[in-house]
Amino acid sequence: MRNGNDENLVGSFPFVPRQERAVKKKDALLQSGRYLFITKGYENTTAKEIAAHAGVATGTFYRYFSDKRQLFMYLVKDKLANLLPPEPEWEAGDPEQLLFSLLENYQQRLYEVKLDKVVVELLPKDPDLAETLKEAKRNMHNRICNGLKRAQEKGHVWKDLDPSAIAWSVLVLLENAAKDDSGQSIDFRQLARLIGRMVFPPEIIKRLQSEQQAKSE
Amino acid sequence: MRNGNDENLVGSFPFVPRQERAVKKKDALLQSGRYLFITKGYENTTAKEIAAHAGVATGTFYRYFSDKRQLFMYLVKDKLANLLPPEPEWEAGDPEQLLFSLLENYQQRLYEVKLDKVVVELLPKDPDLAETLKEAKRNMHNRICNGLKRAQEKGHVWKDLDPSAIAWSVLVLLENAAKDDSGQSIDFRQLARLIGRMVFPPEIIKRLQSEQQAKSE
Amino acid sequence: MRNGNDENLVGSFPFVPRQERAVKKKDALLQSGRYLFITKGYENTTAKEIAAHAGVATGTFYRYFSDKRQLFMYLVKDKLANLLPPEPEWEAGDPEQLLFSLLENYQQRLYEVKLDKVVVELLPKDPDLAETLKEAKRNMHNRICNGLKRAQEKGHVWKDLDPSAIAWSVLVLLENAAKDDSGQSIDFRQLARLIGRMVFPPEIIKRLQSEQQAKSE
Amino acid sequence: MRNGNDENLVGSFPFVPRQERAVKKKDALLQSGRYLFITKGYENTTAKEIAAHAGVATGTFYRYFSDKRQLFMYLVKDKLANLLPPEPEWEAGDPEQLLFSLLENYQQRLYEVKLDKVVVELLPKDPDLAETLKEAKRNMHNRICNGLKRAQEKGHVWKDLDPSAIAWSVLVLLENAAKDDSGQSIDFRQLARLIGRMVFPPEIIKRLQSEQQAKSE
DNA sequence: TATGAATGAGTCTTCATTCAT
DNA sequence: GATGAATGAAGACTCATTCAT
Repeated sequence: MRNGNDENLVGSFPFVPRQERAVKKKDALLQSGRYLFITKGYENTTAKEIAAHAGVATGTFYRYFSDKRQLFMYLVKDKLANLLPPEPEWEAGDPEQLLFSLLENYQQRLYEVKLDKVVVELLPKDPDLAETLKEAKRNMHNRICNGLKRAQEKGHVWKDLDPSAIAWSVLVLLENAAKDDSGQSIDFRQLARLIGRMVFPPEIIKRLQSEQQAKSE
Repeated sequence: MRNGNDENLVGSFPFVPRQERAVKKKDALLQSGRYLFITKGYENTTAKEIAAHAGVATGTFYRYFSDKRQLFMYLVKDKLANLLPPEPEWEAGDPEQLLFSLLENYQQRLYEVKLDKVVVELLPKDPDLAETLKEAKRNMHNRICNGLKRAQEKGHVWKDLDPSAIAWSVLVLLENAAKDDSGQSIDFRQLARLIGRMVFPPEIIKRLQSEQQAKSE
Repeated sequence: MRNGNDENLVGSFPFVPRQERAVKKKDALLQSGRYLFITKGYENTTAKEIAAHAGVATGTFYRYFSDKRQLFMYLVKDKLANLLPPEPEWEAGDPEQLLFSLLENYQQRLYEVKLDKVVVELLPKDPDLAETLKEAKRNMHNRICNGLKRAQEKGHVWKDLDPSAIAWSVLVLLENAAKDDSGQSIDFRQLARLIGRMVFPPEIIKRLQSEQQAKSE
Repeated sequence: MRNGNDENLVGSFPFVPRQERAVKKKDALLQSGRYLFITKGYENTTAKEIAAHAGVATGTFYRYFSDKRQLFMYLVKDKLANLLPPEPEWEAGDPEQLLFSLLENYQQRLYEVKLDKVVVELLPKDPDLAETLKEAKRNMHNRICNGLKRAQEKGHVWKDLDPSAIAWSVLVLLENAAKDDSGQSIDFRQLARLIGRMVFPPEIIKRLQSEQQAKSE
């Protein structure tokens, strides 16, 4: 639509449509906010700084965002998928192998987001953010849980363990593994194996591994 | 003079040192700080508020603490032992039973502390606190790790799992279980069983359980 | 746009830059600071007061000055030349006449500055300011000293007096004369004569005076 | 009196009479105040510090002095005589010699007092102190002035100089010489000679000097 | 008298937000 | 829409002075 109208203008200014510039500014602000939040923490970053870093005036910040918090929410919601651990596919092959690549993959995604620490800074103060995240985690949990239930029905998962409890544990381990906050970095290969023991009885693991072997040959 | 009088008093209270009132005030401030930090978050609580809540003047706050952070550090260091998950005893009986009571116990302790959220709020901004906690976690990790190594040498723990990785996982699960931030509360009995699978091969669990049975008969 | 309009205006004011208002505000703050420092003393004047007196908000003060001290330094450095006594020209005519007009002139300058008392209040606490002033006085002393040396070489100044000591005395007298802190105002004409005796032997004074007389006829 | 009574007391406590202890405390406070004012400046010294340095409680400070200012006033009034330059005796011998020893003597006294800088810090803020000092200086000025008048009547002082102006100059030079704030220390011998030229015609100086010579032989 | 803990008014400073241009 | 100067509420912290013991 916009384009349609614009094309009719002869001799119009070198064209950068208004909205487009606006989008660019908003983006610049988001990027700057993200960078500064990650670098200096949420509270230590002022709206003025974000504006300056984005190359716009302080007042412009408030044209695009009602306040600092809103900008941050944009960031979080944008990256929410990346902040959450993905759902493992349990029976598509060697579970240890699958979990390992999933862990690596997730760490990479978290590395790209880097907002997790900032999120944690805000969580206790921002019930809204807390709710958003809780909701997302609930979804994630349900998906993992359902996958586990299906596997359990086929007798592939420990019979006496509650899929919900397993799902919770898997989520927690994935999250924390990727955050790597302890200093001593976690061996993902080991962790994958460990999660395997938690989910599958030994004989199932062996079977899935040999099936995988067969497939790949 | 005072001593002279006091000596005449039979059954008088143990001499109330001048400091006692001071200690009470310091305690009141700590309690108020704790309450407000938990209720409103760290940043949202001012020194003035803490003082008011403790029923003293602003200046009094600064007689006892150099600033808000110091008060908080007092709280944390005081409760540090309670903030950290305890070391499980792996082979003193049925591991599922042991882990279960450990989890319950730990949750109780965390419940009494309640500072975990506030700690998390400060962690990204306070390298000092971060270091203190990291240190404490390292200790905890080592202790668990050593226990696991001993058990592994006796062939009681999965041979192909790294004790360090197991210890890390156990710590993470304990921590998160007690925090119960997901909304859907975790079934500790299930979690205990789950950790058991992570640590011991099935036959060991059975053996430990039957030994326990024998003992208790 | 603005430029376009402005170009059409004949005899319009030189372009009023955005900064101009800012400069005015800074000036207003400086003036208010000056007034309040002089009136109430440095320590008794708060940044808030200065801002209020200048008709701006407290925060505005801190936009222009990092703190009270910086504002004061601006004032001092601005007026430093006026705070210091000028160099007398010894032999351009009747020395008593020359010194007299120099004294009057200097008093006028000090009267315009009025910061001397405030400077004195800060001197013991501000090594920086002390150094700045000492430096300036050293320069002044050297200049007077050199003038005296030249005159001494021509035999116009007491042979047995050290030019440095004379210069120091002259400086001290000039400074204090202008400050007029004693209540009983100093007769500049007398003081000029007095300094003359300090510098020149009687016969030189007479000679310079008669030369001056000759010139002016 | 006090002693008389006390001697009658048999078995009295090792005697330190109340008032005497009080006097000691007051003295200790004065000494500490003096030390701290000189060391750290007036504003930078708190009542609490003075009390602590004197080894008494904060409250005790306020028993003896209504506030910091009063303590300072005690100090100043106590040392006022030392703070002011003494009156020169003009005709008791070689004036240059007399002035020289007077200068040395005065510097020694100022050195013992050391309060001059602190006085200056307070002067602009304390009209009372300012008045006290002005008064003292007026007295001093008058005494010097009278001495000069007598000498002038005998024809020993420049006829065309106002004794008041001379007295003022002498005072100023004496004061500033002793303060020695310039860094380059003043040669007192030179200064004495210089003041001599200011007061006496050359032939009088010669005469006074030769009389002195005669006397001392 | 002596104590020193307690007070709270007052200062400095920051920063989210508004608004005239 | 864009600017960035201006605002002023609010927080951290100090210290002269009081007062219960």
